[in-house]
Amino acid sequence: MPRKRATIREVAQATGLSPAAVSYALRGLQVSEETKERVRAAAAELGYEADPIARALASGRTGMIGLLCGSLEDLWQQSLAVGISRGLREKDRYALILDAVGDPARERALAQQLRDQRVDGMIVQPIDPAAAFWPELCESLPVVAIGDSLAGTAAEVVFDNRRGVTLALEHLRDLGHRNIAVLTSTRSSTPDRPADVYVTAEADRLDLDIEVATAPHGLAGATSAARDILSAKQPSAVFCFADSIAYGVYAAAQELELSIPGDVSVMGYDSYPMSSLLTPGLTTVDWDLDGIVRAAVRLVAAAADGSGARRRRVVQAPTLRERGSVARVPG
Amino acid sequence: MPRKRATIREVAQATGLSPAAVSYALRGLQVSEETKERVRAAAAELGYEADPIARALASGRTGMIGLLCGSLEDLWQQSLAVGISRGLREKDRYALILDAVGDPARERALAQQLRDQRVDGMIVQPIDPAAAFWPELCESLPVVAIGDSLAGTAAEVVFDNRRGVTLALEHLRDLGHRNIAVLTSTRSSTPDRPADVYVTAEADRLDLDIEVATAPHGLAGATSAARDILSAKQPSAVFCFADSIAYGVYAAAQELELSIPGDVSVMGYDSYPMSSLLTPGLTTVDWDLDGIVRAAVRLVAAAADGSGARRRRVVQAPTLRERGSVARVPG
DNA sequence: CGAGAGTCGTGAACCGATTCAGTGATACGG
DNA sequence: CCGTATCACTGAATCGGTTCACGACTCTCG
Repeated sequence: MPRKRATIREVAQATGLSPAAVSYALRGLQVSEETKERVRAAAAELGYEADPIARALASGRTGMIGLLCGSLEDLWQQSLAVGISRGLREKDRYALILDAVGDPARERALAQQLRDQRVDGMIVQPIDPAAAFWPELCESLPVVAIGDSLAGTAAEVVFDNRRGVTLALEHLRDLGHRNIAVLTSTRSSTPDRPADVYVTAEADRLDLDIEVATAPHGLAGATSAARDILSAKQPSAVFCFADSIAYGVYAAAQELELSIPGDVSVMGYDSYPMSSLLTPGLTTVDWDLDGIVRAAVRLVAAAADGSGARRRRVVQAPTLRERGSVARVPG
Repeated sequence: MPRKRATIREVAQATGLSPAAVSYALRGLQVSEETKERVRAAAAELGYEADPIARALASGRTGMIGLLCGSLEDLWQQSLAVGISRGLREKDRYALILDAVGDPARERALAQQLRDQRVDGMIVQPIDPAAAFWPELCESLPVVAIGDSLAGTAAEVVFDNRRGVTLALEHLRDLGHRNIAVLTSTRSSTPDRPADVYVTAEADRLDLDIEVATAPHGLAGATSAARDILSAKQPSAVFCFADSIAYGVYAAAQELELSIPGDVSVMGYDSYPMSSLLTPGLTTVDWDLDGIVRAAVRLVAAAADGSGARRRRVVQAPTLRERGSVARVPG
């Protein structure tokens, strides 16, 4: 028999107090120390635990934070989701994870649904940061955006991509690379990552000779783009604007019997969990996942608790993760 | 201004009906077609949507399913979680994903918390399927176990590992391999996967010459174990009891300048999402992730809705996913 | 024609907390 | 010694639905 849970009234009965007093006592408000203690004892005795549903209805807060991901196909986003979920759990909150599977319309619908579910706040990796519904949504509950700035008034955790590009290119230059191929993904048209702009500007500054190409989506696409580049231009290094593209370069190199990093160096971007598993490990520009998680959790929790400024912006700095796919140019 | 949501009473007012009638109408119960239509119209007009919290309090069901994962470090479990989350969403339910990070004590605590959160049911990948709290938990709400049978009365989705091993070994034999090294993980002591037993039995039946070794946890461990085996015994194939172990074999092969599958064939187990990205792609024993997701979702939804037998068992059959790391023995 | 069955709807209790206004009682300042 | 804070606590309303018991009304059938 699923033994019924104790209610607050039973605890009140047991202590001879009113339900209101019990409610206050358990949350440490306006009651004498002695009474608090008595209530705690009785609650423990009866195994009483406030029903989150009833509490939510009465107080208006659910303790849940919505996590709206752009696409959980992406292993990086998966890691992030897992991390955030844990981080929230440590703050005694639950994450409600939703996946827009890359569809802006779905993103909109899910955002609505999260609001309807009465989450106390949400963390978003927006697909379409410029969408018209964001401002209104941000108005009605605390929102933290990761990666891109939202149209509305949201707190945000953004990446210093400018610095990331600099890091990668300087590293290549320092090792003697002058002739570098750059592979961007077709999808990198997000406003905050105008890859081409940063890259060409930085290349100019560093006096590098670069060639930018776009890789179609997916491994096959990346591989064929890489094949073209490697056989045609023979760059001494390839800078891939996503680790997933670098995987294609690995495949192409294998086909062409080029050794990494002997014949060609490969630099990735956005450390994917599997990049360390390749041979050789992929040297890449890494973001402090843990730091992002902490920042996002902190921002959303603060906003949901009503404390803290609702408008905040945290910029994440990249680090270079050297692993072995980039070597000094011979000679 | 966060415009207040419409309540059921307002809809009642607008239609001249009682709140009760509206409630029934919107759920398609005991009311005339005509009234239903009228209510629907009014609801749409006012943008009314029943508040899930209030509904949960009154009806006792939250629409949420708890998903308790053993460890979300594991990419396979991540994929599963993502899939289940989506599957539930399609059934108009939300997944509350929790991660026990490999700790049985935490698993216990989180299971409790999920129950307290009033989920309508839960899906579990148990770390400790024999733990004492399961029976009671299964008694108090519908539970679906994935991978291992629970101590309590739960529905379950289990894997036919016997068949998986057979598939792998027969494939190797068919391609002429006789001399096979088997690498199991230290952690494979789960009751439902007594790897060694199946493997040796099958090897006997197929008249294969196998050598079983254990790989320490992590890539480094797998790599060194693989190095030992490859250099010492020179097997024509290595059967790894987890794709992650196979990654170690790839690394070791590279070091030893052995080509896969030219010099040695590699067979994995449990298709990991990244295994198709390696070069060559890892041939492995694959479980129909989508099928598992569907089965789990179906079972838990049925149980939570009260329909369907609460006790059910679905056995998943493996398939061989040929990709390129296994070739015919030369000669 | 009247009893029994079936349809539509209503009123009110209820789910289990939170929260606000208010009530005694004690303490304090003048 | 009175007026006023302050403290500890209570009663009742409230959140926004669901559900039970029952009433009114229309059919149907013997």
